[in-house]
Amino acid sequence: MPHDLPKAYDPTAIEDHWAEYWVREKLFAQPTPGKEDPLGGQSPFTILLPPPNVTGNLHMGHMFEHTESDILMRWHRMRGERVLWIPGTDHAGIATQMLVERQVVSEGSTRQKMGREAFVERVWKWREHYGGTILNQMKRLGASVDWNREYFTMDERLSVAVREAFVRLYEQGLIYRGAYIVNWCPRCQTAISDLEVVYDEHKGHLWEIRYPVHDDSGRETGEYLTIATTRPETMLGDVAVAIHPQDERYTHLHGKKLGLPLMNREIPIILDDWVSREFGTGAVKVTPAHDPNDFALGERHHLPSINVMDDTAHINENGGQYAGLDRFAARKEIVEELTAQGLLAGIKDHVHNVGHCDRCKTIVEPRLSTQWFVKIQPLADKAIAAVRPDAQGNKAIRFVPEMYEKTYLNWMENIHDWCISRQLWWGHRIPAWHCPVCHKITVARQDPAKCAHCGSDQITQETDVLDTWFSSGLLPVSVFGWPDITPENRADFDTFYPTSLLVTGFDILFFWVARMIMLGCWFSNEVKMSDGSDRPLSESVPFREVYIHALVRDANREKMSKTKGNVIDPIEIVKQYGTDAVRYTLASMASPGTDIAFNVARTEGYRAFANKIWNAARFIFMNVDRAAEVGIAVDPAALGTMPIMGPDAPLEARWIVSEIHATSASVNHALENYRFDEAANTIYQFFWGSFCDWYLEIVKLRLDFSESADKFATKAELTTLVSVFEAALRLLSPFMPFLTEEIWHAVYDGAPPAKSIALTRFPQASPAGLDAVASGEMTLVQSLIVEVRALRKEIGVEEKAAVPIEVRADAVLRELADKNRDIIERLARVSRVHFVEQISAGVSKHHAASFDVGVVYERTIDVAAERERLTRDVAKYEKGL
RNA sequence: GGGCGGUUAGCUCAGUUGGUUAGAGCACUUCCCUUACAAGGAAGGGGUCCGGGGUUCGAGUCCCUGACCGCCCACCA
Repeated sequence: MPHDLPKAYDPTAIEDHWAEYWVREKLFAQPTPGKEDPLGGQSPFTILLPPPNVTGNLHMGHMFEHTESDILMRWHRMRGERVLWIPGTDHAGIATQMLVERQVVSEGSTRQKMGREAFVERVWKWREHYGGTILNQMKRLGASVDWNREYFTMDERLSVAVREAFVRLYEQGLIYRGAYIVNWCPRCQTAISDLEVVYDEHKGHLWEIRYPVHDDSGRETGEYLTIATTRPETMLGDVAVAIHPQDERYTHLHGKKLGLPLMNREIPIILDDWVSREFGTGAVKVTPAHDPNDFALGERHHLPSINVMDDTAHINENGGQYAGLDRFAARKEIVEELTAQGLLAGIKDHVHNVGHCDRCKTIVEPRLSTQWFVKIQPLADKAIAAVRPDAQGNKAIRFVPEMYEKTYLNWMENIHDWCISRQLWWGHRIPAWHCPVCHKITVARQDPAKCAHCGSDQITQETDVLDTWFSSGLLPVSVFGWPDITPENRADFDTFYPTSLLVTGFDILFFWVARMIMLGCWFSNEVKMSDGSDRPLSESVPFREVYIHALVRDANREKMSKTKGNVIDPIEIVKQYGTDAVRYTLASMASPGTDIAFNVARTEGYRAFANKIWNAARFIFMNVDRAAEVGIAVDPAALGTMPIMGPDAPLEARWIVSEIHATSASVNHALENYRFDEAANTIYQFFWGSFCDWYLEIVKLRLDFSESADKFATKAELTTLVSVFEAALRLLSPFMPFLTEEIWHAVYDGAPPAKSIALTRFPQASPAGLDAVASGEMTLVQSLIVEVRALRKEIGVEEKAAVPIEVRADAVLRELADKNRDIIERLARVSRVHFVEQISAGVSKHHAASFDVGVVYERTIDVAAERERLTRDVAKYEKGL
């Protein structure tokens, strides 16, 4: 028998096979629409996979995200849409450079020794060898992406887009270069953006330092002004001390100067409203080169900036005797020296937030440095308009859950210019050239030979590269060919842009989602519509919806982290329970607004569910084979749609068909609202609770293959059985693609109507399929059976014994019960159903809403056995106390 | 400092626009290896829906308020 399944469900045996099959057969490839487009007219459903870092390994968060996306992709595909899911990897500037640099160091070299070119070459080699890990893991997990369109953010094609975007923004006056305070990571030795700084509460100190007051001729008056600081080492770069103009304590110091201890420099006292009179001593040292607030203060008061640290946060030549010391060593020495000179007024404990590098956790040093910035306001304005409801209440981009809309808008409305330069080697090099002659900058699409301003051929290219998010922010336009949108070459862009949906995590809402909206709206807006008209904002957005998923935590709701050692490797769990069971776990726990506490107990449960389905299949196939032996076969034409029953069909058939219609209606509805949990739970309930527990048990009565049986009726019931099951497989397929693929092929006994269940149609409910009468009747029959079963337990009827029951009911229910007598007898183990006006005296009975039922049973008590059982119970309870 | 989310069974979570007796999975108890499945079947036990007030015929659900937990943004030296 070709569709004979092995006795036990073994996920590993089937999953590898189908994963490989799907990729090999290119089942999910979505080619660029041609002139003769076979899918013309089908609405597109497009998702851009958030590209994982090329250095990455698949973790639970990825698997969760991919599960949700894949369910949606498979569902839309099965609804007959033109679906496209594009995979790729991100070059991940800092992360990748760090990783390869560590390797180089372990080999006794350094990136500096190698030189830029050789090092970058080395990174490319690394990427060739190891860069595919995470995508291979995705393949194994069955993600239905189009592998033909796989990209890497540093591919030639995408690099062209990055360069074009930079040049255009520069030409539009939206990129500038200048010296500002930026967050500097001394370990990565690069600037990082505000977003890449994570703040941690830190128990530190507030050092109070006395600055001597000078008279007009520069001599100490003997008075001191005490300032408070958390970073004493920055005093080396102090250029002033600020006080509040209305601070009466210091009125007499207005216009005076102070001596800067340790540096023999005189600095002014300045007045500024920004100073808080309540904090510290009410006097604040001003170090424009090392603090953003001080920098602003310096600008306002036209003060110089003295940068006292180098790229590694060691004190530089501006730090006098402390030059060469690490910032924290310098802090220690400076505090000691101040103490020795009697200038330390006090040390107070102080809890404050300290910024760390998101990548390497090193304490960030705010530091004056020359960087490239995007003037962000014009882009942000568009990005706000794209999300905020217009006068009609329409939004070009919709957030799900909706609350993120507020978070997004709040951030976008308070945005600062974006520092896009990084002092790294791995990344898109900024297309700007410096001229040593006229000191002007040449920015160009093609590498220039000469300075555009003075013609000098001495120009050198900027060494900085771009923030990784600059290139990933362009992906929605660049993957579809931008900027090369020509009449002959715009089918992808016209068909797939804007994409339909973005599925991603909250953690990259600002990093990536916001940047895509800004850059996507900005650049696509310049691309005319295919009919030549101007592109409205609603067609400029990179995606129409953003679905923000939850975070996956461990079973104790702790964040998974390597240091805690509580990381659950999805690949390991998959090996143990199968991809389908893990996917189902994630889907069923994906409730909006709450993080997922991943618990393998749930996965065990869903492996059991998969096993249940497997065994239902075995049962069905067994009966199909038995039927074949007596010449009964199910017409394959009855499969692949949704069955509809006539009024004369048996109750259980009408009921189960109605159930699957109701289930598919509810699953479709749930998926439309991204309620993966509802969808998964509904299917689970249908399959286990209705189909297996009730329908399969009843159908055993009908599958009579004996000579005397009504072959027509048997065939009808078998057809219902197989067609409902086949529809259930399709319903389940987006959630458990492997198991359903395997069984679906078996249903068709090696001659399936398509290459994959993924290419069939998703079950859709129709009004004709819903049978309220059958539902109501079945509910009554079920409750009668449940009451009898409960009664049997109560009065201690042996499991195997069939007993007579008495039923008191109205005429309608009596007729129903009579008609379905065989069901009641089998499922409740009843030997005879007596309809009575009143349950006989002495018979144990239950009252239900519409009937009374009694079980007729003379209980013979085995005194010895009963005593033993009760003694056991007593002993157990006593032990429990 | 500003904002957001959460608090329902032992655990993890559902609970649509307010409407009968608040649900599921896991765990637990009892019985059953009934020829699809013991990764199973059947029947059970278990809840002051965080506290307090209010609206209502009716509140887990709406309003106010408090507590606790979590997250994000800002970053006064």
